[in-house]
This record gives sequence, C-alpha cells and structure tokens, in this order.
Amino acid sequence: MLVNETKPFRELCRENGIAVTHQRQVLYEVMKTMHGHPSPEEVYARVKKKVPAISLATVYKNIHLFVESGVFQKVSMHHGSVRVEMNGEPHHHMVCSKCRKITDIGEKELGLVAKRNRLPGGFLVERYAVDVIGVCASCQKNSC
Amino acid sequence: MLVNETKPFRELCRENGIAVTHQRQVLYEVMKTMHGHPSPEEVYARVKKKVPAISLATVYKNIHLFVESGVFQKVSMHHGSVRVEMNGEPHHHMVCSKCRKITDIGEKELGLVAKRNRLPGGFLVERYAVDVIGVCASCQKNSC
DNA sequence: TTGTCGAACGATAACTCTTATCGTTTACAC
DNA sequence: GTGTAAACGATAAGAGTTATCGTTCGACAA
Repeated sequence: MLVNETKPFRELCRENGIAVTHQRQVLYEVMKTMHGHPSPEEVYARVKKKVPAISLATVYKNIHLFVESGVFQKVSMHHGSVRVEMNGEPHHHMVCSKCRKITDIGEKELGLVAKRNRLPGGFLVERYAVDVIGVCASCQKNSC
Repeated sequence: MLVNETKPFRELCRENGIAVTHQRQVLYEVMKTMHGHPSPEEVYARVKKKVPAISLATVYKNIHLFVESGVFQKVSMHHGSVRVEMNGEPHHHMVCSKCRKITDIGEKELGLVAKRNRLPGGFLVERYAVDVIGVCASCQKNSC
C-alpha cells in the first residue's frame, strides 16, 4: 500500500483507474509537499494559489480518491475534522492533551513490541494505530 | 479518575460541583447500563423513554459534564461522531476496517509492553490509546 | 486530428452533528 | 419560603462534509 515516490502521477492514476486532470495533478503535487496532518480546508487554501478556480468539493472528492487508492492516509482521531497525512513511513501519533497538537513518532522511537496477527475473538490484525496522549514539551514549559 | 461504582450519584455531583437534577440522574443511570460506544443520539433515544420531555441539547451538555468530570470517557476515533464509553477498565479498541465496528480489548489481552513516561522531544506520557485496525471474525466469514 | 461519451469539474444546496441562544423552570443556600 | 444562579427545553446557528446538477474536459477510437 506504500507509494513509490518516484512513480509518475500519470501511472499512479492508470493503476487506480482514474483520469488525469489538471486539478487532480496539482492537488497531488501540493499534498505531497505538505507535512503534518492538514485538514481539507488547509489543502484547499494551498491548492487555490495554483488553481484559483478549484472548488472545495473537488478537493474533498479527490482526497477521498487518494485515500481509497492508498496514496495518502486518513487520520481521524482527536480532531474535529478529517485529516490526511502524507507520511508513508510506519509511525504513530503523540497527542497533546493541552493544545491538541499532534506530532508523528516513528514506530522504532515509540518502542512498542509484541505485535500479533490474531487477537481474541479471531480478529485479524492489519496494523496498530497508537495515540500517545500526554503533554508536549511546549505546554509543559508554559504550564498552560 | 476511576469511578467508584457504588458511590451514590448525589455525592458524585457534590464532588464535581454540579446540581442534582432529575434529567441528570436518569441520564447517568441509563448511560451506566449502556455498553460499547454509543453516540449522543443513541443515549438520547434511551433516555427519552424515561424522560420524554428531555432535550437533545441537555443530553449533549451533560455528556460533556460527565466526560469533563471523568465519570465517563470520550472515544473520538474512526467514527463520524463523538462516542462515549462507560468501560472504566484500561482497554483499547479493535476497529474492523470492513464494517467499522469497534470492540474493546483489555490491556492485558492486547499484550503491548514497553510503556515509557517520556518520549523523544520531551513529550510527557499520560496514557496510550491503541486502535488495532483489522478485520473482525464476522467479516472474515462473510468476506464482505 | 477530430468526435463521442463518460468522468470530473464548479457552484451551491442540503445534510449531519454539535453548539449557542434565550426565555422559563428548578435546585440549593440562606 | 425566598432569591439567585444553574439547568432546562426549544430551536436557531455554525462547522464540516456530501449530494446535486448543469457544464467542461480527458480518454480513446476512428
């Protein structure tokens, strides 16, 4: 499900059976450069600079397409709205309970082990999504 | 933050500085009997049977109160809406990627270890919230 | 290159979930 | 009992997202 970063966009579309449109391509290029966990609105604002006539609906529709195709991932925790992430590496999230900010943490740095393929009840594991809830360094200083 | 199950509701309110109202009490009693991860609408439907005149806004307001007081927990992942849970034991969630159903799994059954108090960047850990994404037994059978 | 057709687009209405507002009612302290 | 602040119910408003629909555009065959 990981994306070959060097694969041209045109080929990526063919694989997923979707058309190559100007809007779609710009959206993809812009999203690739965005870090963190942008909301659809944030993506929209960025893309609008390059394609001023683009519609918010188009942004939503294509974000769904990209997520369904496995090009980007959806993050739906601890936010009021849907977020996407372009980080293809296995990682988890540190969520600050004060400022709500979310930071990525690599699977190795987190150091959780003991992964299994099956869990009680016959649940077949695909992946673990770990949110570490706590207080970020900045909020500890400011004691906000 | 864990709730003493035998503590009367009146005392619980006094501790948190909130008034004891009929609606509040019924809401609390009803929620205590609900399992899984009900939405505010589901809670509302249940409470309405006992207090037909209750307003959805009151349900929302009191759910917030209960969550802020630590009486119940909020679950905000992988759902389109806010969910609450009354399970006071430390546990995590198995999320089926096919049917979106969420099942609790105890911390011990999950078997993850290596918890730390500090993470890179000085992040101070309060707790881990683990979502195991995969396919539930029922969806494996039905291959839906 | 051109023509055809279905997919994608933009604009915007509609929908869902949640919160805010406000006049009325109720709990609690005195 | 009485006064006051909190809580209530009804409902409007707001945010985020999706659906609708008429128009435009990309893909593919001729």
